[in-house]
Amino acid sequence: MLTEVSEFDACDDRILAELQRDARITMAELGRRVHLSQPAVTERVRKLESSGVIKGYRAELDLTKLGYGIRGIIRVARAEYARVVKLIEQTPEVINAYNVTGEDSWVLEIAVIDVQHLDAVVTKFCILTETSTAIVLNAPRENAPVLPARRENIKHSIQKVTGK
Amino acid sequence: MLTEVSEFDACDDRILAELQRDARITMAELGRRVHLSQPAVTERVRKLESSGVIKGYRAELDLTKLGYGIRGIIRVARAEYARVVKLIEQTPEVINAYNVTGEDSWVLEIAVIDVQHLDAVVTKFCILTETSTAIVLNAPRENAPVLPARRENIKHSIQKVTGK
DNA sequence: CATGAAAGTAACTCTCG
DNA sequence: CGAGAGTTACTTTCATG
Repeated sequence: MLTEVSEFDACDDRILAELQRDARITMAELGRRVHLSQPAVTERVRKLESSGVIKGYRAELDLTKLGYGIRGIIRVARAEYARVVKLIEQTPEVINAYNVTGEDSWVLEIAVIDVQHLDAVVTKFCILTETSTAIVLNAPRENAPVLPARRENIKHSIQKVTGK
Repeated sequence: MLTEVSEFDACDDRILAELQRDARITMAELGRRVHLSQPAVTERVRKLESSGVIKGYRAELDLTKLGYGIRGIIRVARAEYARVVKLIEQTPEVINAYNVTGEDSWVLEIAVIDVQHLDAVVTKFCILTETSTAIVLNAPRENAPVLPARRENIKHSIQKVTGK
């Protein structure tokens, strides 16, 4: 079985939207919202789970209220891959770690208590290679819900002029 | 009432850990795991929700299986704040948007179908100001679970040498 | 559709100021 | 003794075959 890229109907879309909005909704309530019987919606959710489209359900916490006063983004220059991965594994302050193309081959999102704590985390990576740290001032969008990708949904508001 | 930064006991820690691992667990099962009765955990969870520590519960989806073949990070240079925010609002491909300190005043995480789609999204922001785009090759850590911050938990594995 | 499990509600207990 | 947190018992709602 390959990647199974498509075939989500409008009903799946609504199920996925609702579960991204509130993962603790009951199947009965979900059924009401998408106009399906409870067993029908349960079966659809089960398939979305077992196909891996739904990876899981997670409580989303408020980092500030947990005592993390600062969120930061650290860009880390190329370094020995395994060493970076190992350092990330040893650093629970790293919430997201992306290995990316370009000069800064890593982008890390971190949550720390204060500047002193930020310093300690940044220093761990500085020792490996060059880093560049930015502090998050605010986040107008966070973990935005997504729908199945469909080319026809892409707004071609931009008309690219392919030169000459 | 101020931010209520602390006072989470070991029981809250476990509740938060379990709900980050599986938000659809039943209160009865959660109670078993933390050795409390079902009404007792339900009440604790209710308090964590109403205090805002738990912001919500979300299904986590597999972007690749939804048809988003590429994830990217766009750094956007300073531009008129309101215009950037507006453009973000009009761009559903932006999953996370951070306004940060430093020269690149925005860091955007996006999910797109393919290179053509990436081009379309990047172009929207290029028109405003300078941008720099990287493609995510892999992510060794994603939305890592967190615990309430406690200074005593910070591993001072790094002994900073304060110069001279 | 029936059966068992879970959620919600209420009355009671225990402990700690 | 009063406030807060937990438990048990009971009813309603939900999940599953």
